[in-house]
Amino acid sequence: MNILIVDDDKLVGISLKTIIESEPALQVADIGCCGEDAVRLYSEHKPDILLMDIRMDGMTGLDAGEQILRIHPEAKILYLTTFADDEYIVRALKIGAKGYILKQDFESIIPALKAVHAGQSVFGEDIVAKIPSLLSRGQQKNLDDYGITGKEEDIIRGIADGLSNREIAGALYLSEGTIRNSVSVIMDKLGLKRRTQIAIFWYKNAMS
Amino acid sequence: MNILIVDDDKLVGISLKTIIESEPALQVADIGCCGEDAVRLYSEHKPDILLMDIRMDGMTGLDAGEQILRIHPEAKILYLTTFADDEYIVRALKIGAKGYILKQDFESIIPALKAVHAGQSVFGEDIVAKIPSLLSRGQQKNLDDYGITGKEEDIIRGIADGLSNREIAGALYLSEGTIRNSVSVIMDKLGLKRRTQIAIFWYKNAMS
DNA sequence: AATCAGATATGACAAATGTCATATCTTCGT
DNA sequence: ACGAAGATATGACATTTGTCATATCTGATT
Repeated sequence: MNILIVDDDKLVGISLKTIIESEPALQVADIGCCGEDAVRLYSEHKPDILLMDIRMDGMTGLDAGEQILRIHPEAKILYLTTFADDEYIVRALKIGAKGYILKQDFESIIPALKAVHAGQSVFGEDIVAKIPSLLSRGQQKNLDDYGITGKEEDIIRGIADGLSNREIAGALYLSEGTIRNSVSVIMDKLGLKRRTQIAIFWYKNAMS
Repeated sequence: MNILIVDDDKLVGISLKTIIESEPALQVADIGCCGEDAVRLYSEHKPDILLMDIRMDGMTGLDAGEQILRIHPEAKILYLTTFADDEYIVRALKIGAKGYILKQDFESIIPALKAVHAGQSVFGEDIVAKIPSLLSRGQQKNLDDYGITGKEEDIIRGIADGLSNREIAGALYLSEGTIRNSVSVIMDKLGLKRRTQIAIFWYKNAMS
């Protein structure tokens, strides 16, 4: 299995090479040290996996990754980072990275490479721990449990889209008064006092 | 490294054992076939990793996992499943599972086990692909970019908590009129028309 | 046919929200 | 000390939102 390493810090690059090549099945194709290197060397070597730092001067690992994945959508990119950073994680996931691990966890680099090669995605503990809190906005509750009807759910969606009663009425071909009444009923059923709380309820609990 | 296998289908359990024990470093401590088995056998063997099916008659793998993690928070649970299912993924992430892979990918089971043992979390491709869309309710935007002041952010939080202007005023020791004015300014800065949209903006974009 | 439940609508009202001009007061820089 | 800038407040007003009693219409039940 061929690995391409890209890291700002050449010493880190060499250390990684040593670690990786301690495993006979793995070879390091090349070592780059900036985003531009990553793009160029990836096309040149077509490695099985690109092991790349996120933070680099000039083109960041994410920008380089995005560019590489545009050209080679099958590329397997595993990001290395010195600390867990939410913003990066989300962007890394979005561009389609295969993983995100901390450099400190050097003993987990080889298993991570193998898992990625086998088609899995790998993430360090700290990183995964952050995802649920972003996802979970509370247990997914079912509006039906509160006796919310279909029409009422439409209205809730309207409120959660930030519409006024008049706008919701227009969208659903009902009168504004009907919406007003219905909003009262909805708040009653959900135990809320203000329309804003309906939107909040939606984003925290339902939102399907 | 000791593995505990739990799967509804005994044949699958035995096949997994065969695959796993083809690797000398790995041994299977035991094989269970239901959620109750999982809980009991986990306490009995304290395996390094619990490899468990999600769908099982009676207690599901998720319920069992939740219970095990309550008693043994350090437990490493790797879920096996026959298909990728959003609901399960989210719940699995929430309870703190270390991974979620498809049974079909049997050649990736061993690397996955090793990566989990090394402290990483492992997810099959299909699964990871779904996370960004769940996460990405818009890029995390910075309120400062809109010229929102600290006090204004407090008010935004109040609105996002569903408070009325009067309640926010009370909480911040300001007059209700001041809050009203401030809300106008906030909507102006964020390009919004209604307070509900402020709450929505908060939940979609900021919420730190 | 008589009745009932539902969805929709209206009007009257109360309360909350949003807009705007303007006023105080403090603080900061010169 | 002077004036500018910022934060807070007020009052007047328009609009939106929420509450409630009541009305109308439809379709289903008996």
